[in-house]
Amino acid sequence: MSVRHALLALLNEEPKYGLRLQNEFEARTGEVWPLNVGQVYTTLQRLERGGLVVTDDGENERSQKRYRITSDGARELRSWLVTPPDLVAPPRDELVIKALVALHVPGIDIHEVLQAHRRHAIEEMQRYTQVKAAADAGDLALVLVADAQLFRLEATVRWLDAADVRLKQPRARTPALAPADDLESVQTMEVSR
Amino acid sequence: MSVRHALLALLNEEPKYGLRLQNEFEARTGEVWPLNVGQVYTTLQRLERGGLVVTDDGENERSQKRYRITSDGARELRSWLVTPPDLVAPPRDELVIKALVALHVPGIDIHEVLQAHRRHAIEEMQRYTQVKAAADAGDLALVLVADAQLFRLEATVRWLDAADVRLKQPRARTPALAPADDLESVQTMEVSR
DNA sequence: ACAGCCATGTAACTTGTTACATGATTTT
DNA sequence: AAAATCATGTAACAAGTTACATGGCTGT
Repeated sequence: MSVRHALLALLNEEPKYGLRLQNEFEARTGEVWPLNVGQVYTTLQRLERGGLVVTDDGENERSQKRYRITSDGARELRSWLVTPPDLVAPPRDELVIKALVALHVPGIDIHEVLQAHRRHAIEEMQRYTQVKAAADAGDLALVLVADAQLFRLEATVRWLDAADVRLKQPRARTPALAPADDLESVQTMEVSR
Repeated sequence: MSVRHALLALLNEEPKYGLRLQNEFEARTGEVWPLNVGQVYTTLQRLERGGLVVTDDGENERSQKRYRITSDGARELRSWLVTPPDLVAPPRDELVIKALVALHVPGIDIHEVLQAHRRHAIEEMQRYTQVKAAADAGDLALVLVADAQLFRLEATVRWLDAADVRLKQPRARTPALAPADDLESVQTMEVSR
């Protein structure tokens, strides 16, 4: 639901036409999260169908068609901004599912799978580090995007390492040491600010 | 594409029928990533259409219909297992997009938005810590799933904090201190193992 | 007989996604 | 005039998702 609401947010500033919305979206996240132009138009149609935007008939220059956010749209946008990701249906983590099922696929070595993904994650981290360095000058949005990717990838690598260790230990044994650090990390992180 | 391939992996062990696939999927990730039964059947139809599974006519007990993986399906499964997430089109991070657009929505305080999401992430971490403790005895799969969520949420919180700091600093200034720690984390983490 | 579970299935919908077609304007 | 760019749009599909319908079997 990201594209949908991102367009709503861009239209909340002022009425805009399709291509401009794509330009502005990509100006923020361009290299990292490109957005196909066609999707802008399909999404705008769907937003219009839902009554969250209307087409602005007045002042037609060229073939541009302006879209304007409605009060329903503005309400929806504000609600979306402060709504945390759904608790009951978190998105399935593809990497985790790969690891879980790889355990039972004959001819597949789970550790090789984990290592392959680890190598890839490290490569990606290096790439985003470069993206960040290149944007470091003034592009705040790109820095935030690159940061998010870096933090996420670091977590991925950590999980891969933890999984690797867990899966090397003889099964059916409860490791007495592993759980501690995670519990600790929850406790040591400032809970309120 | 997770559900699709997860079912393929379960069928790779032996031919199974629909409900059993749901049971086995949920046995691994149940509380965390529930799977609607209906989706099992729609997914199986789509897999059959693509020639990755076939229905096993023989030995009909009751109304059960067995699905068997094909050689194409097995090939697809193995390929999926070792394929890292796509480099050119990484999934858009909804939280990041919320933060980026919240910057320009009047009447919205970006720091309040970040804090709201931070509080929520901390709550979720506590929840998954409990899930993990409850499963700690023997359920390896659930422990791995909970771990993944914990690592991911920790990264989220760290990013929220970093973003909060970056957005408090006067704009158009390049902070000379912030980038260092991320670069360091890439370097200090073992690159090959 | 009836409640409840086992088991299958389908219609309908959403979001994301792309390949392709079309025309208008600007540049060379 | 040809090429490039601006701009809009559509048809078609994938994957996820759920609400609902149907029928068989089991235990009371």
